[in-house]
Amino acid sequence: MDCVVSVRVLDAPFHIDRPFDYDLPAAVGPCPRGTLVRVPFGGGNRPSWAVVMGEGDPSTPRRKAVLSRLAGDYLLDGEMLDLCLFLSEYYLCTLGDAVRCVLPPALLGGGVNIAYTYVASLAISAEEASSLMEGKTLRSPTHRALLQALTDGPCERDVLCERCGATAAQVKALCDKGYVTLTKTEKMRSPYPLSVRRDTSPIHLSRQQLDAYDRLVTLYEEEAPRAALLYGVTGSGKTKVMLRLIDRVIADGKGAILLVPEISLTPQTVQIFCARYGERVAVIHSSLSAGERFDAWRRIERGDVDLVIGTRSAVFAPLKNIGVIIVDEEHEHTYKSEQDPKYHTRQVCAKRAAAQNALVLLASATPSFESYYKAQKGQYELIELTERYGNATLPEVEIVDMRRELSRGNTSPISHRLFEALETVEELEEQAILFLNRRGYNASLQCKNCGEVLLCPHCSVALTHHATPTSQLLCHLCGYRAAPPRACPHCGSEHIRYVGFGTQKVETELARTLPDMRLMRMDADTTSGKHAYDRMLEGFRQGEADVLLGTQMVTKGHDFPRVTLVGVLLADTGIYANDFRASEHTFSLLTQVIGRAGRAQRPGRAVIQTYSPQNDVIRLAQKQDYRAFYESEIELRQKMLFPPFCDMVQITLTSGSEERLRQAADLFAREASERARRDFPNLPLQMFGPMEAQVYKQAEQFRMRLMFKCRWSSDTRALFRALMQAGARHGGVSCSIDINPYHA
DNA sequence: CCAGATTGCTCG
DNA sequence: GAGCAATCTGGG
Repeated sequence: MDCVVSVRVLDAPFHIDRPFDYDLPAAVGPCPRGTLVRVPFGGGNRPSWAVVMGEGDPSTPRRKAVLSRLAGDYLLDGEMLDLCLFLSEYYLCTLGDAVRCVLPPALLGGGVNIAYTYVASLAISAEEASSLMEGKTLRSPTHRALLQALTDGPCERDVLCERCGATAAQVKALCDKGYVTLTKTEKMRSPYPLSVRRDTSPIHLSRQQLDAYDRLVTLYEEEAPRAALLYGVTGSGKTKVMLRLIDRVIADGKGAILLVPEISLTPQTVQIFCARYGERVAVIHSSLSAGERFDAWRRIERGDVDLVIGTRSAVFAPLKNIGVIIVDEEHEHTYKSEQDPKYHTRQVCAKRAAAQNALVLLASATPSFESYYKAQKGQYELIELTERYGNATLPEVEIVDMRRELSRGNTSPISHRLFEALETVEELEEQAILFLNRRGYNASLQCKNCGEVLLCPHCSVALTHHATPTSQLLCHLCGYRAAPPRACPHCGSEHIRYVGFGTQKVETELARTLPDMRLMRMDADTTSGKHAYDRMLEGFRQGEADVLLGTQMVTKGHDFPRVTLVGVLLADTGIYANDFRASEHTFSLLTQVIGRAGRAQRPGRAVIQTYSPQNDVIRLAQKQDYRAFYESEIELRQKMLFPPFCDMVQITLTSGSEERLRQAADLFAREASERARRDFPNLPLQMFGPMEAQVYKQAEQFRMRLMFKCRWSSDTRALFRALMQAGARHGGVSCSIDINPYHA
């Protein structure tokens, strides 16, 4: 008996993302809510994926029929479908974007299938086999060899064929004759070799760590959606507390998800967990192949996994009985998705925890303001670790005024103070890390005569100079390259100079001043290979170099027992950025990098170079005083009305045509204020812009921004939903929305 | 007046 | 987002 189902089509654009009714032929089979189906959609009846939402309305005219159902037994369960509905409602994306985000691309994308291994074993006794081989029934020498090999026991088909010089068809022939059985099992592609030595030794906690653990267990045992913020200084043993907690959760027969900012930044952490939980771990991250990702997902789905470790997308792991979700380094920006749905991982964690009565544990040495504010208000349980491991003290931090260096005639990026400190490191045969903030990292070309900086012809950013492999100018946004010109294209002057200093220049400078120190430079240029990153860090740990020079990459997650000095070459960059979070970012960055110094028995030391030595953020980072920094900054946020005291909504309009873009931006602004006044007169809403985006032009596309301060309530969402639906009707201009963007 | 480009509209 | 029909544009 045919019936009617209501479905949502996954590749429907935003303005027609609504339910559609289809006939469900009995031949397709039962399709409960959450089933993934193929349906004809649009004028051309293009087959599209859709998800069944429930029963449809039989009185709908002009219905088409469902074509088929996703092969296999998979459907989006109630939790996942509700999560998708939440994502599309809250972040204003299509349901299709949300569904595609929670499923591995291979499931709907086709192309990647389940891989199988076939295992042959004898279907007859060894005696029968040997009589067969002696008799005349089996004349093919290959067949005999195969039977012979199998008398030793079952063997994987491909291995067997290899050994006997046979083909799969020949094994199949024996199978058809009834001499051999073939069993089919799913083959899992795993990028992490399970050969890691198992280490399940007991974890010893200090008094303070034990207290933290006990409080977390109490929360966990409530079996209610709870959240805690574990605020612990660098080196206070947050990982050990997590390990104990996960041990406990797994002992209860439940599962855990551990989220990390970026897998390649934390190979040590991943290894510790893999060693402890062996094949019951699944690791998920961006550089998995589609097949590997799919297999990890399948293992979790089938219940073969207790612990999922991964980057933000791992929060969607189809784990059934979650006890705890941990977000390590919760302040990191990688937890905010840049694509639709532009979700924040913390929020998805909260949703999943609510659905499964799990505990969310956020951990950081420099918590985000959003989280610390919630902890202060009592929404999160605040748990602190204030002691460093093995009684190590925080490093002694010195601020160097680079203006004075300049006035004394030192134009080098290394101050006298830092130079002396490096010499001490050299004498004591210790190691140092030099950190160059990202924005100050590039060298660009400027004409001395007219002051013109050389820009990319397709984007509104400066071209940056790279010395290797050949001297060339590169655009970091669109990849444009060009040879450095001899004369200024603007005024024709030949006096062109390089401004800003990059890692390459510092490298040259150091090689000249400290010729006996071995230098390792780490930045986007030197870590392009897949494992180049791990290899370099491991090499540095093994003592292959004395100084590690690099960008943000050097600040994260690693223990280097021999590092006693950290130098921040220029702390100012970023402080004056037009972004309300600039101070917060600078503080946590400085704190993280300073924390790299002196983690073992040797006392650490840090030198911060800056042109604004009186700056409060730098002063508080020097004291490593998160509390004081938080108190002063939160007051400012309240006064100026910024998150966590409001929500920010960012609208970005993009077009290849500047006129259309500006028209659309003005129209959007007008519509926004009109509709707000007419439909929601009591909604607190402030509009800023339209203004040009920070990078106005990128790859020949122009971008305008509108920013709103509001409370992201259901009313506000209704208003913006209407605006987005109207905005989509303007040809040649695309419109995207970001709720609480990271850079605002 | 025609062909090709552009725009608008709908999708069960 | 894709297909299709209506509409526009420019050249003869």
